[in-house]
Amino acid sequence: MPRYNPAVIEPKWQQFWEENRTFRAPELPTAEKRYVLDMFPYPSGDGLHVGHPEGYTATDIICRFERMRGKSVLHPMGFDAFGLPAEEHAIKTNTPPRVSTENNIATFRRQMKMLGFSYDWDRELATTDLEYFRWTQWIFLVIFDTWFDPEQKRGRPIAELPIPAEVASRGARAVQRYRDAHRLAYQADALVNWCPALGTVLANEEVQDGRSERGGHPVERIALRQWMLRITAYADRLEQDLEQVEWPDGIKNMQREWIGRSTGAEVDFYIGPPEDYDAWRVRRGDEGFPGSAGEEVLRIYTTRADTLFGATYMVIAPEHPFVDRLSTPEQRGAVESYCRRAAARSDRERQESREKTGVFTGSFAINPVNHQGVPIWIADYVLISYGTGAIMAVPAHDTRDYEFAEKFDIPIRAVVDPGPSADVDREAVLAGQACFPGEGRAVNSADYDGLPTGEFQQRIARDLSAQGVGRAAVNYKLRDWLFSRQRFWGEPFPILHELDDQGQPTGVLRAVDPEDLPVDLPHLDDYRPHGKPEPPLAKAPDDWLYPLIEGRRYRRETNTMPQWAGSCWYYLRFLDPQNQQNFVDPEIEKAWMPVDLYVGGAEHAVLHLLYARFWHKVLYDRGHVSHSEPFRRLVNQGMILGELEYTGYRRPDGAWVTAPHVRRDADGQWLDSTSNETLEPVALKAEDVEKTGEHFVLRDEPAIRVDSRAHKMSKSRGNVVNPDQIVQDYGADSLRLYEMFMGPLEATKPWSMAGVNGVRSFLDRVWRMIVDERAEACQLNDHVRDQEPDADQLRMLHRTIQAVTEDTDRLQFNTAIARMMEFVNYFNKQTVRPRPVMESFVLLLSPYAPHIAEELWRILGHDRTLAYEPWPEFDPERIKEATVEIPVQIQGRLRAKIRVPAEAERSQIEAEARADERVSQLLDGKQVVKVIVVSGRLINFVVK
RNA sequence: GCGAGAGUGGCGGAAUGGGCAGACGCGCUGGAUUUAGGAUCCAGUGGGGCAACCCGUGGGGGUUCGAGUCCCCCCUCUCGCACCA
Repeated sequence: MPRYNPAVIEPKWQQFWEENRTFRAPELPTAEKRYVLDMFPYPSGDGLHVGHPEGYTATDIICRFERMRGKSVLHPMGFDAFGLPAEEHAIKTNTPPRVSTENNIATFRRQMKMLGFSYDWDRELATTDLEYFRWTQWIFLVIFDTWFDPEQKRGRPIAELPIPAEVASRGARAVQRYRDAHRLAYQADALVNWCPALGTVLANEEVQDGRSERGGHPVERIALRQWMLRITAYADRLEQDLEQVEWPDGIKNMQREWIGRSTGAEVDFYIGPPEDYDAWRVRRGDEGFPGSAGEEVLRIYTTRADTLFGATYMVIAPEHPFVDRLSTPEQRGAVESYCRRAAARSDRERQESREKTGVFTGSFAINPVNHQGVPIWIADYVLISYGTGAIMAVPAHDTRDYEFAEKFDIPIRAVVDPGPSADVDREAVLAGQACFPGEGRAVNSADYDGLPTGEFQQRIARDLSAQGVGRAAVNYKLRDWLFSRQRFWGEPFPILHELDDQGQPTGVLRAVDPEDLPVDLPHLDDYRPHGKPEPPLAKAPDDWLYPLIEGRRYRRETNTMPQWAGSCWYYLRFLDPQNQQNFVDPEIEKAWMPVDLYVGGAEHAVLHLLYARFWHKVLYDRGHVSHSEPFRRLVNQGMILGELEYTGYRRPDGAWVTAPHVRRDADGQWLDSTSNETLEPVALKAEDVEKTGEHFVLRDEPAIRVDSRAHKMSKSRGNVVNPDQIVQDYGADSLRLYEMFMGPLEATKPWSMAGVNGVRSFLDRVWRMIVDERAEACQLNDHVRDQEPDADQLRMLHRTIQAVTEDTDRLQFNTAIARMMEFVNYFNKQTVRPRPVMESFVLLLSPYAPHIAEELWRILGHDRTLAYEPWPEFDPERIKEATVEIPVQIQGRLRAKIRVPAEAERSQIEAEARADERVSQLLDGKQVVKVIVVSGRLINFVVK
């Protein structure tokens, strides 16, 4: 079988690597270390998608490349195996999720091994392994045991939390409650995203447009007691430390925006009895601005304290605690019905109608800068969860307030002069007939008139602070992380709730002793959620649910952790996966961390990457890890789309509708935008369409434009490519090579079966370049000789080594492959192919197509794996050419080409160029004004 | 609406400290070989023109001896965010 047959050689080498533990990483690095990590997959029932091997191949190439360059490489793989789909499957089939999960993992593992990735499989883990989530629970207890010290800006043991004397005097219970309120893991009654269809609450990040990210089910907001992680305490550090990491700017920006730090001021508007206002001002002047707002003020947050003089009304969120107090008897009915409606309105509905709604409370507050009364409204465009849940509204300079004021006929008072500018109607703004949210100079603002926005803000912050009615403040869009789920298939919380003699919770929490970890999941007879926000673990047998410790009865926490928990620290466990004493050995951690290259999809830009960084910082503060950031360099692989498709649209009567007249309604139906008829999309063949100008049209009906685009792979569209099929038809090396050859790693790119076939024929040519495919046994091609290469051949080799080395180093795999193709095109024409040149080439190819490379290496006479052979070096001297061809331009237009010595002087190049027949003809009769020579690159004559 | 990224042959893409646009691959055309081929090899392949030459990197302007690359305006697509005061 002398023809290239991946079906035989690929399994053979996979077995070789496995049996010889070829890619086992040492416990501690033995040379310069490289920790190269893939985002581990969720093992879905569908098996590997062609999107997975894209990132995996990229990291595998880097690992194989770096091993050959003498580095100590750590390259592990595992499975993020808790999660909703397995549980949904369990509910449907009433089988334990562990069973289907393990089946799925087996499929994923088989598929990954089939692709020849050089993982150290001895380090494999799954987040669902008892020995793994034991330490997930342990880390939760670390978080539970930590409070954030705002002075030192770091997490510290709860035992070090200063207890105010007043609290201590109220006894042990009070102290405990005080501590519980300061832990990084705490329980709170929160308005949460409850998803009835999934039977669980979801984190803010898991909700998009009012629907669950998974499944697209509606989400409601309800109040529930939940576990929260105080990620907001780390908001500043999470934002600032982004500067330390080498991540794509887009991802860093997304994290920054998600954290959403804003600076501004908190200001108190007086709402007490008007006759006491003056006394209140005096008192505030003496005592200063209190940490928590009292009953007599409405505290607001603003980033535009410079517009205080333009506040013509105030708004509180419908959930604001003052709603009741501020509603006057005449308004009460209207307020109550408004708040009821607002509560019933789902986020989804709020998204759909951005129409401003609201109701007047009947009450007024007093503006501290001008002592004027300001009406207080209730409106759902103000969110209870941001700032103080109350705002001062400045319609002249805030578009939302402007819309509201227009609708409810509230005065609009301009206080910022935009100045002369082409794109602002200054007169309209100053007349209160247009909204200007930008910066300018103050007007109608008493003593502050004329100040530019920035200066005004500084001055007024100082003044408000001096009067005790305001202070500078920082706010974040980031909310604390809702950390509990009403699901079975997740890590149980290692927390016990103390019960009294009647079996009622006392409110006292007890952490499970670390020696008693892990808390395993109990056996359940069925996994079905019951549509109530109560976790299935509540159905666990009593001996699990009600442990007795030191004579006291407890009830276990029955919520489970969200899927993200396990992925927050897996990169640490990979370093020391068997450790029984510790989640990771400190010496090992210090030696391998941080991750040098982390590759995965951009969909984890905020979720996983923010959560993992947060956990890592807590572990860092508590002295368990040595770096403050886990992932030094991050690269996002782009999405792989299905094959390019041409789509035409047809009316029910069969007539075509041109693409620009086709639109899609909210339900995804295709409609004719002129007649509103429903249209049927029709897949067209390439030969039925042609390109005219910018667009594709029907060949038979050129007036009809058709869509030409690649779509996301999806089961419903039927354009999913299965890696198993590709490996069977073309081989794993072809799949790897194709995925890398498609285009830049980070780009979104469409799949093409013809392209796979193309790289397969490249590998066929590689094979024939070295192997005699007509011989019966595996033997070298006659052209491969033990002979010295000539200068041309050496130049080709060294140019290829240089290009492949540099491109690989820069993750530009597509161009590296192109250079190897050029090499093969060249040597397949050579009747003498010196063996050392062929050997160097095989080494260059090996990170990309390791199976065929190992096989060729063996045929070339080596009996060891090439995985640790030194990477070929290039010699710049061998690349130099004696003469170079350079273009001759006249007026910047190419007119001729000349061949000159590589080191030629300007004058010589000019002389050669003028001597060229064609050039001399063209220059004849013209005056040469200037001659530009870029040595070794070109010459350009400027003529008159 | 805001933010980010991207628009180059029939298709995927090369080339940006300004310097021969279209490397490499697919597809297509012609030829060779073959009983046959979705195999292999050779040649060609941006558009127009017989040719010299002209036109070409989403559109329009500009800087420059020279622009895919730099500057200004506009269009389209993709992704993210979306009442965060």
